[in-house]
Amino acid sequence: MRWLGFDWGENFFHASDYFPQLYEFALDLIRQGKAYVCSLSADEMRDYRGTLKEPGRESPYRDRGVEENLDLFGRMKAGEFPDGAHVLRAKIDMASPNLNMRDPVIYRIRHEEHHRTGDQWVIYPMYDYTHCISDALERITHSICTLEFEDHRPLYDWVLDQLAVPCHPQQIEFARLNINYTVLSKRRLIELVTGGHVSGWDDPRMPTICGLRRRGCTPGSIRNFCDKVGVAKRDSCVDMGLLEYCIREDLENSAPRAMAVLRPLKLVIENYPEDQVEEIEAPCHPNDPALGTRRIPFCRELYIERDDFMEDPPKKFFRLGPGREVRLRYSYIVRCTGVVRDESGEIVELRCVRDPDTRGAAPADGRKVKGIIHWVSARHAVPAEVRLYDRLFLEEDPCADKAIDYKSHLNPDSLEVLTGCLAEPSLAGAAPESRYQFERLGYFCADRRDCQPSKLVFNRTVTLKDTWAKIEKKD
RNA sequence: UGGGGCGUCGCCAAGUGGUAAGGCACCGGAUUUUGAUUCCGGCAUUCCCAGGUUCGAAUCCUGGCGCCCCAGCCA
Repeated sequence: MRWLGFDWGENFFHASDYFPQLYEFALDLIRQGKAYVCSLSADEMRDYRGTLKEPGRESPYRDRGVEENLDLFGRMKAGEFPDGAHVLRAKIDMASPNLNMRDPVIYRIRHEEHHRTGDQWVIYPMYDYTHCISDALERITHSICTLEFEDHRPLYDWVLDQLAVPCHPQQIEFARLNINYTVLSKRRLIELVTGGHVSGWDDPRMPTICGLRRRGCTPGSIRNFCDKVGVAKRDSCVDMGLLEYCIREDLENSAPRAMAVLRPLKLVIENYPEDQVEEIEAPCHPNDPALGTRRIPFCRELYIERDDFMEDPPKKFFRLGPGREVRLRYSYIVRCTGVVRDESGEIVELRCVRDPDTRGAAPADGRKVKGIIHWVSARHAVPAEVRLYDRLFLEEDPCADKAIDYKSHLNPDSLEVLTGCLAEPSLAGAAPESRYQFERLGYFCADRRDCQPSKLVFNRTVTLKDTWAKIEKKD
């Protein structure tokens, strides 16, 4: 949460901070005759609770006297009873149409170690009882929660109305955030983790804060996303595209540019001297000089993206093809003069010639070269592993059909690991969590766990908007 | 009528009696050494439906319809 940009200062509290007061308030409820120890088993209690349409029945223990209740509750606290033997219940109304008001349990016995209070307690208060009192003790004015607690509000208010608390906060419920092509409930996320469907809570495909962080999202992009989504009371599902837009929006301005080739194809410039190397100074950002420049070595043998060459390109494709011209970003215009194939016929190398007068300049004869592609120097590039992430689920709403396990909609291709990638040498010392735009490809983040100087590992946070892919799909 | 909520563009979402904001997506077009960015322009005569009240209704009333939540000693 701090990483996200929030800080409570001295106001970071836990419900367990209030265990002593909560106990005292329970005693108070008992003395007022508004709480009693019930010794029904869980099954019996369910039976007594009634149904959605029929009222419940009162527990046979409902009329225990104050002294007996005090004694029993004290002994519950002292650890005299096993788990489940007794509970403390609020005495409200077993006929209430709101099931939460049918004498809800407020304390139960749990002989379990607590992560903050250790073995100090063997009875623990229930959420409905704890939350409202905690809010009041903290002088909360508005207690925001999700829609499923609307039915609990009468209980929230009831508890506070019975007790001498410093104030009565107002609970207001709002819809939870849903995003398509993923799941956000804790229960499902934990299932993905324990079931080994992802590598952990911070797997870059997880919609958790630590997952988004490792993926490369900035705190600002997440905050901006939340602002754009808004808060309302109706069940909704936000398009993942909006999150992606927010990430791009932030990174567009802040991420330095670099060139990296994910699927390398060798390109040899026949009319470029074997031993020559040019250091090209390139801006780290096209529109913001403040990000500075870096030097990129250029020589006779380069690698370009396999996708940037097509042997038989369609009319609208303006990258490289036999006889075609293309601009090497920040550098020369080259023309493809031939291809070299291996025994199986696969193209393993392109032969090109450069136009020597076009480095950083338009062709003197005024001809237009629309295609611009990225590249790295074969001699200077540094190897890298790049992890390509895609949506976690194939279905927009993986949980739509209750009869089908949402996990069966998991996208088998949500992670693609590319090991033979090549990056420009300025990336050699990339620090973990540093973010870049690999030009024409997308935004990438050095993995905070696995990226090391000796082994670069980048996560693709999000691709660039790809108009070409859209055109291609249409045709 | 068991109770509690919600229905405004493909997705979010303002609007709470004065004549439908905004964002994403989408579709044009301009600029561009990233098919990126940026920039201009388009995109709900209509607010779940049907009646009613009103000079005037997404907003008020009545009746429907649809969707979500609740029977943990979970949160």
